Amino acid sequence: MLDPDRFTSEALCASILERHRDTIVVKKPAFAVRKLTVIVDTALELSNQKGFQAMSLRDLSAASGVSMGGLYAYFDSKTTLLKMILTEVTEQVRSVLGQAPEDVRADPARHLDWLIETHIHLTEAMLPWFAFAFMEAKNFPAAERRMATDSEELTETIFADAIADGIAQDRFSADTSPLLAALIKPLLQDWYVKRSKYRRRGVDIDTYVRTVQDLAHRACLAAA
Amino acid sequence: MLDPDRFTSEALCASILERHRDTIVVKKPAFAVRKLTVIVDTALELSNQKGFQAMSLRDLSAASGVSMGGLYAYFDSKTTLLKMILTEVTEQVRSVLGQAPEDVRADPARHLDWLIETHIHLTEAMLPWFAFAFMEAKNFPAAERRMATDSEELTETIFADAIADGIAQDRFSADTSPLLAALIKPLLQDWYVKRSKYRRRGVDIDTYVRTVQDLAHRACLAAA
DNA sequence: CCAATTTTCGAGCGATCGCTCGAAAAATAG
DNA sequence: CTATTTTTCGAGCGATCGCTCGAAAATTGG
Repeated sequence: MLDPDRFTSEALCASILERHRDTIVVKKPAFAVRKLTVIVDTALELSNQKGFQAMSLRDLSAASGVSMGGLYAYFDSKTTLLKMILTEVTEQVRSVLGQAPEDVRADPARHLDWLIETHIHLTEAMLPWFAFAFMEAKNFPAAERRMATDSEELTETIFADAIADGIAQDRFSADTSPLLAALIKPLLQDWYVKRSKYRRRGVDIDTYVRTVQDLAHRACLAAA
Repeated sequence: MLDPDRFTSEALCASILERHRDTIVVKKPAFAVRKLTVIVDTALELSNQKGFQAMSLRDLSAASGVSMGGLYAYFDSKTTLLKMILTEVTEQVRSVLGQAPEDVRADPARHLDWLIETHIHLTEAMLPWFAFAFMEAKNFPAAERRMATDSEELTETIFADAIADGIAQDRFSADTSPLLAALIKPLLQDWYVKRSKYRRRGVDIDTYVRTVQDLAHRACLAAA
């Protein structure tokens, strides 16, 4: 379904390193990727425990084994670290959800199913990243917050287009609620926001995917 | 539908005052309610702008017109202020959602509709409170955090019971997804979490209520 | 092997945080 | 009006925050 190697911490941090090559002062990629991975992994772990603001850089330094000065070889401010992680998440969403195969895209019902399944599996593969982005998006400075809401609207637009396509092809009911695309979003988010609840109840990912797909399909049927 | 007078800041703060009478040092209720209302209203406004942690007590003091020392006549720590607001929200949810009229409760479909409609209207009446609770629940101390998750599970249980009742009465399909109650929750939350988005798009509350009700009903139908 | 470069380090700086407390101001009682 | 209680005040305390910077350690090139 999704290539696991593409979503390891190392792979994602390599992408971050490339994007922020100008602000990261460590020259050698071998050093940089390894250490950045430790920093980001630790930052995600601590932030998901008690929040990004409550995580001091001394906490991060102690837990990651990287000195205070060492941290600042990879970002010039705590906000930049926040931006690095958020940008990586939004870029992965944009990249992955836009890659629907041609034959899937041709069938609106399959396309909708594919979007739901892919989105949930993506958030599963990058669980700490998405949990972080969701929890901390509200506390972003204005500039970063706009980036986050734009990303959310893009995702919703992808779903809305697929639904509109189905209506145009007479595969979905013409009076399908225009709110449907907006309402699918929180259903997808619940999988990673309340991950521990679903784990505790023994709900597996395939069951969750099929349930959301079923809900979406029923919403596209003609009114009873 | 819901009595507006019951959810004014004054009424809610009077409830808070009663619950925390032992930690609030101001004796006269007339003084206390008026000033507590100013403090809480301001705290909600500032917190919903930039987060509870980012709101310093000096910010709160300046914006509310209450001095630093004056604030501590109403709470003994910043965490207590957090707890006051969150407790009030969860208590209102518990109180309101349990008050379904007998005739409504007798009909599973009507009961489900009533729960959805009432929950959304409650969050609308207490919008800043719910937005705050949603954003800041993660900052709960461990003991009160359990109370918050218990409250969430109680809400879900109320929905699950109504659905189970409908299945038992053969009004809902026997193979209705057991995840339905869990999935209705994020749909209700989206109304106040993304309130500005729906306001911008001109989605009114009645349309939103009917859309969620329709989604829920379709999910309870027999499989296609 | 040494010299040059790169990476790592952590004590210390100024700012701001939650919070306190003795005094001033206001309200109340006699 | 005076005496007493109640409420309000804000400068100041210790702690902790994000962040810096000169030196030590590690790596690399010749």
